[in-house]
Formats: sequence, structure tokens, C-alpha cells
Amino acid sequence: MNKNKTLAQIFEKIGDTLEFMGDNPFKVNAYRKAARVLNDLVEDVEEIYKEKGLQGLMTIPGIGERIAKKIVEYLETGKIRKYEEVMSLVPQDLLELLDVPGLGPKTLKLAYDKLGVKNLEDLKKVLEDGSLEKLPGMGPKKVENIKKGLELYTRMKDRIPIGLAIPIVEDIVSRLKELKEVELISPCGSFRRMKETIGDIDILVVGQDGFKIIRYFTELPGVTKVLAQGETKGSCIFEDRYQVDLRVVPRDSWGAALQYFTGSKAHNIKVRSIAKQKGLKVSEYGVFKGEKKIAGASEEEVYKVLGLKWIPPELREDRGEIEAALIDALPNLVEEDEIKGDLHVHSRYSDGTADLEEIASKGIERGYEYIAVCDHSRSVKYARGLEIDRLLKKLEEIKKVNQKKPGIRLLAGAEVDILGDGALDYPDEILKKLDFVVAATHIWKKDEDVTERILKAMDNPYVDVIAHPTGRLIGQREGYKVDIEKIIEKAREKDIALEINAYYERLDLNDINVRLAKEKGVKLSIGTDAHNIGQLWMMRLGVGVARRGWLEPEDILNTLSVEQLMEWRRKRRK
DNA sequence: GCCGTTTTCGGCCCGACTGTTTTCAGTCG
Repeated sequence: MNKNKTLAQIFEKIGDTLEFMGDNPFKVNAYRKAARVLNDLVEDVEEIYKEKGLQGLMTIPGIGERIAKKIVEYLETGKIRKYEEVMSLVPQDLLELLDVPGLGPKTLKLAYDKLGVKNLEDLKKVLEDGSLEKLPGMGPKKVENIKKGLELYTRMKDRIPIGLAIPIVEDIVSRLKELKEVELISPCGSFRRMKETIGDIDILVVGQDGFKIIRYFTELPGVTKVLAQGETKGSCIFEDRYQVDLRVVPRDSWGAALQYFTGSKAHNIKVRSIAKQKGLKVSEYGVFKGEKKIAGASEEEVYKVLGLKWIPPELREDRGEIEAALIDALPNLVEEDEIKGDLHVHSRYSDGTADLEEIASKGIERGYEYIAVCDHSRSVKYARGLEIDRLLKKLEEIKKVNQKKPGIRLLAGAEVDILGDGALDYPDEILKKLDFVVAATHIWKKDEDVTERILKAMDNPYVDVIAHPTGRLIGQREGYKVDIEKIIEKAREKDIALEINAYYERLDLNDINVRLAKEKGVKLSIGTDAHNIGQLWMMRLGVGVARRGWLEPEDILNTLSVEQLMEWRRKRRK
């Protein structure tokens, strides 16, 4: 198993604790940076250490000698003394309270030292009984602010899956566009970067009358609370759950503001460092040479004056995109209109609600050449998996629909379960009849490692795709135990594609693993896993993951024509 | 704690807002 994530968490916690203890803020930042780098790292640190030793670890940007040695200590002994030492200094429940808006490390430390606050309960108490308010530097407004933050914290601890945010953002944007004062408008932040979950939603506007625009915004249907309202910024809670911030900026700062509010933070820090090296200064108002503004109206020019190509938002995570932009080596990212079909859709035959004709019609409407209808196989009883006779019946009906609807080709597919021993849920003579076979794991025992059974299934020449390879559900469950690197390696060897399941709660593979697969030369297949025709739009989410994973059109099965797709299958089976 | 075709020491992104201050600290994005 890959230890990058565990180490990232450890360093994150060390960072939080040191910050709380009032240690050097740059040291705190160094630990956090190391945590982020490890989280994003495609290679397994353990492998790097095995192959290249301590020196190898130190070549990772953000990892120096001290942290590299801690990584080694963890790999060899399973623990890190510094971590244990630091953990014992501070009650860990307390540190979680740093997520409360308005409550930072200094105030929390003060409450801990002077009032003995050790957890959420204690905090509530000192807020209520006035003891926090009496401490030096504190006052009634700060206390009130923390109380509000605490309320928000308990209600909105969880991030929002992007699939839930999209309809809300689109609605707000289209309503704002109706206002004649609004000249330019764009969502920014993690939403624009198409991150799988987002904290709050930022929308940027250029317009004539800030007060009017903001007031209109705070009065939109769906607003349940107005947090702030002025000439340049408004902030509301929609539907008791989604915080949306609207900012109004002057036109000549549009590009700089868009760049700034899109982030990510790490990306912006690096952009600003580059500016600084060139004697320039970047802020949300523009790029400045001394007092003089030399860029800011468009994002393109902001990047250009820094010697960078414009970087697509999905790449802005400081994962090498800036280095690539410097030498004009950014990938030619796939676009949604290059997608020629959906490769994982359910029909009424199993647990979907659409019949085959509806699926075909909706596919034509979306401009697709094909849709692979992949219903569940017989073992998945809870999803009405198809017995063989039903499957054969479905194949017949697909033929008829294809004759009736020449504008699109439905591919006779199945989402075949990978059974406990790695066998597939249909025999080969049945699989042979299918146009497209997606293999998936739906049933596993607690703590079972499913790597071996998936690898075994990949020996079957009829398998085209491994669906939702990690089984995770965003915000709900971790997924099964699986060594994704082994799966990727096997996919390369057998020329099997791995799925980007575009259903908003899955997004599986995620961006990091997608990029790793690409680097290993593995093709990716995007499927919405739609169970009704109202979910086919989620292709957009899958394309977002693909772009965040640096994928180009040729990395993706769905950009092939139906003939090319069939040819790809034939070649593999020989 | 990291890092270096301006530095192996001395930096480390930038600006706004808020509240408790009388010149600034804390927090946020």
C-alpha cells in the first residue's frame, strides 16, 4: 500500500501543532508544503526510497534533509519520534477547532493556556460564560464572530461534491447575467478548477453598479442568510448549506482578479515568486512594475508578462504546470466536445430507469456517436443484475433500437461483477457476444484487499475496462483496499482501460491516479454510470477529472469513433 | 524546515478586513 497519504497526514498534523505552539511560521509552512507534495505525488515514496535512498527522497521539491529523514524513519520503524513528541504536547481534539472560521491558532492557544479549553465543549462554555471575552486582545465582537463561526462549522463541516454545486452555480450565474449592469461573470475558486469537492463558491463579476449587483445577489431565490453585503463583495448562504461569495471588480483588473480568485493557493504562491524574481509584483489588481501596472485585464496577459503560457484552471495546483508553461510544454487537454460517447450507462433492464430508446434519443441530443449500455450482472441482486436470458433479450432489443435510430449506436455492454475468486460473473461465451465489457467490484468483505481478484479478472481477454477502480464514495466511504499501482501496471500490460467514473459521488479514478495511469501509458475510459437520462450531463465531471489528470484526447477511449473503438478491442484480444 | 544563474544565510506571496488598538495583531482568502 502507498504510504504517501499517511505521511502527508502526519506532516499536516505536525504543522498544525507547531503553529499552535507558536513555532516559526515558515517551519509550519514547510511541513504543510511537504504534506501537500506527498499527497499529490504520483510515485510511491517507499519505492523512491527503495530505489534511490535518502537522496532520492530529497529530490522531491519541498522535501529536504530533515523531512526526508523523517520519512525514512517512518518507512523503517513505522513511526516518527518527532510526531509522537508533538502529538503529546497538545490535545488533538483541540486542533480540529482550527477549522472553525474566525478562530485561529493564537486565539485557540490563548484559550488553552488561560482557560484550559481542550475541546469543542470547553470552547462553547468559555464563549457563553464570558471568560474568553475578558482575555487580553479579546472583546465582544471577536467572541460573537467565533460563535457565528462555530455555528457555520457544525453545519458545513463537509465539503460539497462538485456535482451538487454545478446546478446551483449555473442558476446563480444565469440569473446574474440577466442584470444589464453585469458585463462579465465567471465562477472561480476550486469550482473553476473542477476539484472534486469544493468549500465555498466564488463568483467574480465586472459591472457598473456594485451596490445594485450585490443587492440583487442577496435577494436571489434560495438565499437563506446574508453574511455580508457591500459595494465590492457580497456573501450569502444558499439553501442553508452553500456559501456563495460574489465579488465585483473593475474591468481592467478582471484577468488579475480571475487569476487570483481561481487559485489554487499553491499555484498563486509560485506565480508570485516568479513575478518577484522578475522584479514584478502580482496582486488581484494586476501585475505591477514598481507603481506601474503592466497587466491585469485578461488572464492571458497576466501569465504572458511573467513569461508563462495561459494555464487551464484545472491544472492550477502547482503540480508542474508552471514549469510546463515556462517552456510552452502544457498538455493539449481534452475538451468535452471531443467526447464521442458515454461508456457506462444503466438501463431499465437492471437498476436504471430509462429504456433503451430514451437512452438513444438522449445520446443523439448530446451529439454522441455511441453509448455503451452496461447493466449489472446476475450476482448483483440488489441492483437487479441480469440473468443470462435477460441479457440475451437485451441484446436483441439493442439490435432493434439501433435499426430504428441510425443516428447513434447503442453498444451492447455489461458491468460484469468480478467475483470473490477473480472470476467474471458471466461465462466467456456470453462475454464474447458483447460489444463492450466493463468489469467492476461491488461486493467485498470488510478490510478485504481486492487487488488480486481484480488482477485475475484482467487476464480475461473480454474485459475492456475496469470500472470505478477504487470503489470510493466521496464523503461517504473510503473504498476497498486495492493497490492501484499494480492495477495500472496490469492495465498497461493487457491494454485494458481504466475508468474515470463520472458519477458525482464517485469520480473514480481521481485526478492523481488518472495522471499516473497516463504516465504509465494506460488509456482511460469515461463513463457517467448514469441510472437515468438526467445524469448523462455528468460527463462534464469526468472530463474535469481527465483534465485535472493532464489527459489529452489520445489518452481517452471516448474520443475514438465507434469503428476505432471496436478495432481497439479486436487488437487487444489477439 | 526548505532553498539558491543575484544568496549555503536569510529570505520565505500579498492584500483586506476586523477589532481592539493608539500603531498593530489575528484571521482569511
